[in-house]
Amino acid sequence: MTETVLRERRRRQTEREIGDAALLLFEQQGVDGTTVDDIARAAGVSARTFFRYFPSKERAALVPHTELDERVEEMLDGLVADRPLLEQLEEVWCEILVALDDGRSEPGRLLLRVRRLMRSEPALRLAAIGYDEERVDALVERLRVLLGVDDDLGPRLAVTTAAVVVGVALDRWADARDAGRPVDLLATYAEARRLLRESVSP
Amino acid sequence: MTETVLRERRRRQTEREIGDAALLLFEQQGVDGTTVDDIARAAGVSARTFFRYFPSKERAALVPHTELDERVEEMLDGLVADRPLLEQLEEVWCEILVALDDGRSEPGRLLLRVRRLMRSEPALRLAAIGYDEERVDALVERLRVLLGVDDDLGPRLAVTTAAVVVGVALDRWADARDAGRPVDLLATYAEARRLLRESVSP
DNA sequence: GCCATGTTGTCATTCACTGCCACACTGGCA
DNA sequence: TGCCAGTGTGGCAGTGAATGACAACATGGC
Repeated sequence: MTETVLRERRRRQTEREIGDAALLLFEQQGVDGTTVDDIARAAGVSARTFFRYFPSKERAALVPHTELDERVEEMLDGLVADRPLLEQLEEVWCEILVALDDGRSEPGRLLLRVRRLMRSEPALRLAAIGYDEERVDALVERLRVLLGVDDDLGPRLAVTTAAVVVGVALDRWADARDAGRPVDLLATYAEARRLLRESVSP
Repeated sequence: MTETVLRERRRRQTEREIGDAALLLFEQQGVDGTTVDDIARAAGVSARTFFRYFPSKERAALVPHTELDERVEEMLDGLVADRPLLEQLEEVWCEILVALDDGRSEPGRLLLRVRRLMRSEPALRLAAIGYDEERVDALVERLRVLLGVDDDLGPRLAVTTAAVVVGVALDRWADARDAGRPVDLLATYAEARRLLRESVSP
């Protein structure tokens, strides 16, 4: 039993090493210019092992991205049925974004590198969207049960809308950094939420 | 000059034939169970030619989907700066959805088949999202210019939000059909818009 | 008939991804 | 101590997506 914990830790370690190697190589040579063999070699594993950790080379660089989603899922237990869903989801995201400390914390730095890369690498962006897409259904289902409704249209709209707003804010955050006029992540997210309200009920 | 028109027509014809073949084969054998060679053979062209028409096998089945986006882009000229963007985009989409006639018109039937397939084929869904993603930037830029603003945060939120709401409605439409209790597409879209308003300003 | 242009097929190549098998490690148990 | 599961890893072969290069072909204009 302590054994499985040890195994898990080892696995996480290897995952991190492969992920780091992938991110670095993508930054240096681009996604298309990097083969799975390159990544595997840099991480000290075989290509075969690489695919035991990640289903595609793009996914390897998305570890910082997937960790955000995992944190969202953990925090979902705190949600209640008698308050607007979107509002609560936004609070969850706020809390997560705060932990990034505008790119100064380690997770923040890593996420910034990934989002920056996503700007110029459509394959990476698509892989990220694909990952999110996979999670949405499970998320929506949980919220549907929480609300005790048959129809998941409401939860689905809340989840996807929340995701869109966060995504837009993160994009702008990375964009502004690259353009040399950095903006604050939380302020950008607040601005995006304000604009959403304004768009929907002008 | 009449020549280029002829060529264009021929090209469209081939595109349609490949697209039809792809859609049919995907329905019959699944996306993973269908190779590019299968599609090309069914359409009477070589695999090399296939890739001169579509960048991936998934894209071939998305012709009905891409035609919607093209129609959106055509109708963008009608937009004005002094009315809420999201509202105008929703009107554009309404007009397009009307033309589908709840799946009774030819484009409607085709789109229904694609959306149905997208439910069970993640690769297809991802390809569709990827296509949309490619168009968003150009769309956002046009709207930014139209509004005469520097910042594209507003237009981007409007475009992506509008897309999310349409996407959710189309999903539910195809879902309900498959489940044997069909719903009206326009009514579903209206319901989705209502729920968005409710979510955002409860 | 001839040329310019665009279209197509064939071939070769790279590379992502998967299944299969053998080998190594580790921790329990006689 | 030696056997024996369970698990992780690498090597290997195979499939199939995607691309570049080149030659053959069709077609409309001269």
